[in-house]
Amino acid sequence: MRSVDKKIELLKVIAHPVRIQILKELSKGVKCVSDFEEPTQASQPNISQHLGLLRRYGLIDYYMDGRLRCYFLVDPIVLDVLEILKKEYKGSLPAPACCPVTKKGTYPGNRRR
Amino acid sequence: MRSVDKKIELLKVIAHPVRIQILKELSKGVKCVSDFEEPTQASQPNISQHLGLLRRYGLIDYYMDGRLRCYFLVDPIVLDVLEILKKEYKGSLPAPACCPVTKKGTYPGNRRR
DNA sequence: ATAATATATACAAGTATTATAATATGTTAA
DNA sequence: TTAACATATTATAATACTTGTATATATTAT
Repeated sequence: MRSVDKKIELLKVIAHPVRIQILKELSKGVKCVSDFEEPTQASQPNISQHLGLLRRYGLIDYYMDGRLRCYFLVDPIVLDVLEILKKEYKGSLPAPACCPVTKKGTYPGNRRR
Repeated sequence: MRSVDKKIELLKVIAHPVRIQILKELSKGVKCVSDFEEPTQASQPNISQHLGLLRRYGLIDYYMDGRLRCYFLVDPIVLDVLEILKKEYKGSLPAPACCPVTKKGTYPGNRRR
């Protein structure tokens, strides 16, 4: 099974505005490079670089179709990350109960902020 | 509602080995700074810097308890990201059907790789 | 007060990321 | 074969990130 470290690396690769946009497009289906120019508003070489990075990390792949490179999603982790971006989070996690136990022991001090 | 761009930013902040480890610990409950030294294997100033970053982005917060800073999770997005790291992904997404439609049109060319 | 503890801050140095510009490669069409 | 097209590669400069070292601040204990 894939190590946690590897997945953290993938998260970092995914977490970039242009690359997210690319991945979003790919979640709709196969696309070629020039298809990303409009949605990302990035230059062709820049898109090509991002695609290369995503491919080096195994997140996407392509096949040749005439003179087009047809890119598609490979790694299922991408869809889960995109889900998080769609999800609406309301509010915060419940505040912790006072005076928790840490390794240093339990401390009775007052809550100052 | 929180913008997608903001969430991408948060993802990027989260996607760091030391910070993930910190967030993992916090998902178990409240911890003070020195509690992170062992699991992260990072120096105190380094941990403090990462905690500061996580806090600036609103992912965590703390309250004072005597001379300890008790940190806790605030943003629910953190738990969803940690879920992804736990999840076991087997295999790849289904390969795309041949000859998809891109903006450039449908191309009949052979699959070369 | 003073010392010890817990944590933060400032700064410097190294490294990594990003976008841009210029150019190259391979494919199809004329 | 030449032109046009689709895309990649390389170099580079600007910026951002990361960490270590040194030091500062605040709190508690003596």
